[in-house]
Amino acid sequence: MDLLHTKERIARAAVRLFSRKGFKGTTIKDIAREVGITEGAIYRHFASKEDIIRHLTRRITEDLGRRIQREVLPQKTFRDKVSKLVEVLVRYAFENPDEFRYLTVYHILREEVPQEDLPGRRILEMFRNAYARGETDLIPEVVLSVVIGSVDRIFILKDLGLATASEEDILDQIRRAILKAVT
Amino acid sequence: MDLLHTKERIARAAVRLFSRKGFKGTTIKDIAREVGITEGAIYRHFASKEDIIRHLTRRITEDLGRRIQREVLPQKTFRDKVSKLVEVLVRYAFENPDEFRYLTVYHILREEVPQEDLPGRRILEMFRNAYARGETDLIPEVVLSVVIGSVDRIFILKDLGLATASEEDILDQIRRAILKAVT
Amino acid sequence: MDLLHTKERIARAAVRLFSRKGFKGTTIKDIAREVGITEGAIYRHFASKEDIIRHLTRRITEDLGRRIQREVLPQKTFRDKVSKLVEVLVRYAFENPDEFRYLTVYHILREEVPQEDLPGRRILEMFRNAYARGETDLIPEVVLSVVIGSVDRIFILKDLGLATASEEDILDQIRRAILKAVT
Amino acid sequence: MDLLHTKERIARAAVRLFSRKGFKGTTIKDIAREVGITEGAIYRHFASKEDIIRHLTRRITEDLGRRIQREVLPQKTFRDKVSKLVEVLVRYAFENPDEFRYLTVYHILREEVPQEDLPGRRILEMFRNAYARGETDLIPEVVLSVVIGSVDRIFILKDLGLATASEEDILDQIRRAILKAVT
DNA sequence: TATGAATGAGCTTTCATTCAT
DNA sequence: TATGAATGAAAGCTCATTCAT
Repeated sequence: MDLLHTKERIARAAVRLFSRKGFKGTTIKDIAREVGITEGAIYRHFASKEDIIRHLTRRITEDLGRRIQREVLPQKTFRDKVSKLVEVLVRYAFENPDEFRYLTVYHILREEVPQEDLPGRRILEMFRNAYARGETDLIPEVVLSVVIGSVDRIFILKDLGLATASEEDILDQIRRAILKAVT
Repeated sequence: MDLLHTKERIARAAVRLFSRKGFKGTTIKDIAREVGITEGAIYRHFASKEDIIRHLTRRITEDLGRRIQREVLPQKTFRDKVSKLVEVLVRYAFENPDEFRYLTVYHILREEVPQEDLPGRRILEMFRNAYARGETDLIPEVVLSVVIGSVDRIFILKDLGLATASEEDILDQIRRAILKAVT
Repeated sequence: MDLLHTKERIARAAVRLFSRKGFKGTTIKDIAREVGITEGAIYRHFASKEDIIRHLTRRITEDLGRRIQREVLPQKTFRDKVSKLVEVLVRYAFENPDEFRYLTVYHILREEVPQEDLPGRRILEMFRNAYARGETDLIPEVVLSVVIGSVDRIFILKDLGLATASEEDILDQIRRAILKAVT
Repeated sequence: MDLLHTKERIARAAVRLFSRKGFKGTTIKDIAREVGITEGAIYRHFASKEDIIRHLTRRITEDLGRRIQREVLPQKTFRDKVSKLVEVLVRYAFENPDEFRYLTVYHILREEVPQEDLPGRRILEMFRNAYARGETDLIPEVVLSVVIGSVDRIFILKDLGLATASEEDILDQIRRAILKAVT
């Protein structure tokens, strides 16, 4: 853990805390305590609390966006796109629970922080094209909602300890359900 | 508006603000300003900020829970239960956007406020019974996730101005998609 | 002292402190302690530390400016104008030492605080007209410097305890010297 | 500029900043940035911020004091003394604007920094002797105020861009005016 | 000599809460 | 019931100073 640069350790503590307690609900002292430094030290790496959240949002958005661009967009059929998207999202959520939770919070508590472009818009674009080309008769917003919403919720249930199935089973079942829904 | 009791006006302002800015992100002054009274006056009606959120959570939970109990649970088949649940949720979300948004925030930002019993648990129970009785081969958590998650997301998209379809069309499409997914 | 509104008491404490220790050298705690309230209470009357200084500057500037406009500008001859100006300044300085000292600090520590229009500019205008009309052969900037500078310094010496003469004697002598200088 | 020792470059940056923003209004970081080094490096040359200001005050005071001792005190008549003093002060102010401005700030913001002996006291002594010997009938404090105050103010006006006359003209006029005032 | 990270005290400001009126 | 002033704790942030490198 000490091998990481302090800046990176601050960023990781911040995602974890912001995603659980919100931006306002997390104090600089919380972050500092988690990293094991004093509050003042944070300001050597980030200009302000807002600066931290801007940094995180950009990073997470770019990371997830890149995965989607690389793995999902190149898929040929609508069905394959949806299938891959579910897979990418579920894998991302299980590998980066804090980041995934962060994205959800960020979506909803909009007035707390400056809004930037989120991956959702790019995915929506993809579904709009599929709809236009007649590959599906569900309006794009509904496809997006079913896919992201389902993954989001199952993740929250897992997070809350209410879902006990394995990651494998969850991916299998949720993908199957979603594919039936949208095709 | 002035016909309402001050306590009710405070409660309404509070849901709207808590659901958009979070518990910590909303100040007593924010609420007072929205209601058109001073900060001190709030304490005539609620003992503390926590008291407001407790009151809201109980109220919203009970209201939505009652609707589910009355309209969803009596349904005979699994398919009818799901269909009715989607309908109840979509209608509730469009009629009470602040309350619905509040529930979502409340679910995720868990460490901000004391957790109470949410309607999700009762619904989960219902799906567990259906699963046990062999009415569906999807595990209950996945059914719950697809239903609630999809409705949740389409509502957020509406809220963000990203979904432009009418309430009617949205209900139709989302219900159709969800039914295909879970049956 | 308790008859005054808190806002006025804050303002008075602030001039005294700012004029002696500078803007940055004075803390909100200093002011609060002097007034006998807590730091938070200050913010019910002023939005920020900057707001206090803006308020003070406007007030002092307007007060002194008004006196000059009423008593100095109407004087007929150049000599009478200078004589009256010295009198007004000396009287103001002895009656409002904190405010007078504040003006001096404010003039010099320019980058600490937002600049507004100070009385000096109006007086300079007056001397420019006198110079144009041939009432004096000293350039206006020099006249202004001799008048204000001399009064300023004698005040500082008094303040430091280095000048022991009475207010009467000081006014007499300084006015006599200045009149000889500029006419 | 790089030929100078770092210590000297720190000192010069410090006078400039202290004289414009005050002692508290200037940070070690400000000084370091101006010199082009890091904050820590300053502590190789000065023990503390207070040490810098002590060093500056002593240096400036001694420099100006030496000039006065060499050029002003040896003058025979009271008139020659005043004349030379004006000349020395004006020349010093134009050659060392930061140092001159520093002296003014230092005089007024007394509680910020430890007081040391300033040149003013020595000059005051000189005028006291002249007064005792009957060379002038103006009390020494007034003479000192007219001389120093006038020079001070014309310098501030120049500094603020409000006086546009040349250094030559300013010296001529201010000396003429002051001599008329005190003799 | 110089850097850059860190500390710790103190600053300005916010905010839930109380209370006299 | 409501106001508005005040409290006191805690927040975000700054800054002089130290120290390992």
